[in-house]
Amino acid sequence: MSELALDKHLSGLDEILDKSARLMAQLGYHGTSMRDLAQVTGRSLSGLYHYFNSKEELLFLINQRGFTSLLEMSRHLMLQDISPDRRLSGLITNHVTYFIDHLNEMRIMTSGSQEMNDQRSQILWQLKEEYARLGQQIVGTYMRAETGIDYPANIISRKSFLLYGMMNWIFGWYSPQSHGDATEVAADIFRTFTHGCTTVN
Amino acid sequence: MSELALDKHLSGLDEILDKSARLMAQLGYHGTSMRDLAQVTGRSLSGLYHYFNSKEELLFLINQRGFTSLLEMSRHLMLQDISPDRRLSGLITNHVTYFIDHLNEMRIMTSGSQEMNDQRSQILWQLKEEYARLGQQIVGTYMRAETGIDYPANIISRKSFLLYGMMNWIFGWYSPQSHGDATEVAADIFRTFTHGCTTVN
DNA sequence: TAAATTAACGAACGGTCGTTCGGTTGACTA
DNA sequence: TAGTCAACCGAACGACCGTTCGTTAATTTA
Repeated sequence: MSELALDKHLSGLDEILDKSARLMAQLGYHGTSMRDLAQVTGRSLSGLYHYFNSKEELLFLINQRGFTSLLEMSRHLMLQDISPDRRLSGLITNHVTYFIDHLNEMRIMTSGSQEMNDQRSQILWQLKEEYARLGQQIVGTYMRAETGIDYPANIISRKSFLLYGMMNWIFGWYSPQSHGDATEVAADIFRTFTHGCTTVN
Repeated sequence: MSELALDKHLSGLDEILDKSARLMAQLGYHGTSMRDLAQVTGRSLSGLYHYFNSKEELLFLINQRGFTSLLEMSRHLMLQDISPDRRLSGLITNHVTYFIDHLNEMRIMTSGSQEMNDQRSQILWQLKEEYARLGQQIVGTYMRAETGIDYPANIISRKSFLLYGMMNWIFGWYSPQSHGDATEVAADIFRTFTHGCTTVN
């Protein structure tokens, strides 16, 4: 009866999105059939269509839920009155922690939105765009604070993508046994991004 | 009649692998049908099966060809008698240049090998493993040369994955107009990885 | 208690999937 | 000149795809 639990005792749409994301992360969107999803969610094939109108909409909902969560964390971070380097550190910690806690959804979210109709992919594009914009703002402010230089937008943009690359590649290699928890990974990414790989500890 | 040309005048299997990779990079493996591949390669559906025995084998061949090329570049790099930082710089330049010149194949290669049978995925796993091993060796040697410290394997491993993350995320954002050519991107990744984001020029 | 809404189901639809089969070219070889 | 073989094709196979339909319990609302 608890509202939050460590083990997922979700119900309804949230449970379906979670279990669908887990399977789609393994098999891919096209590789996962509605019959597969019916099985892992413990429902009938036709029963799934009570929660969404099409398989494509299910994919959209998974993406929308994830990007909205990420964006809210960044918006909250921008409201805090902290130094540029603590803001950058917060961005990285937020992103990496969310990433490791939601590896399945993130694998889907980072694989593009080619399969969606124009309206839906535009909504996702706006979410991603604002999330990226906030990230570039944080990176640019940090670089300006460290060096006193106002770098052109394309330089800041490229640096930001390198940072997102380090973070988004996590699903390709991360294992908690050998690489530590989210906090440790986030700290390593922060150190590497700000001062290079030889600043280990 | 030239053996190498800027425009692709390939024939046979190489041409099929190239055009298939291009389409699969857009639509995904499961999202691309054999009929789609027949159309873009200018062949009949059944005619494709002259070159491979199954759609899965086609995916394997695309992956094998790419990873073998990457691995050969790294092996060649290890034979050269150069300093650790020039070796690291060479690794990054090789990888980034190959990545940008083969964006389609790389998109497929970085999306895993879940759809392949055990034997094939094991062959690819060995190729990836050796490529990653050489990368970690180069990174570890560089860090040791810079700091005089022998870092534990899991630290080096994690740092290497951050580097590969910066490089492999390229397909998510790269556009030659605003981000420069492969050489410029490689130089930025090298600077960022070795000395941090504030070392821009 | 009656009505309305939610959540679920089995069965079936037309279409597309990967693959196979039997055959036909045309260039090279013995 | 007969034989071989790589290259290629149209047609069809059974399986699976996403989706829809009509229906039925269970729960909530009036």
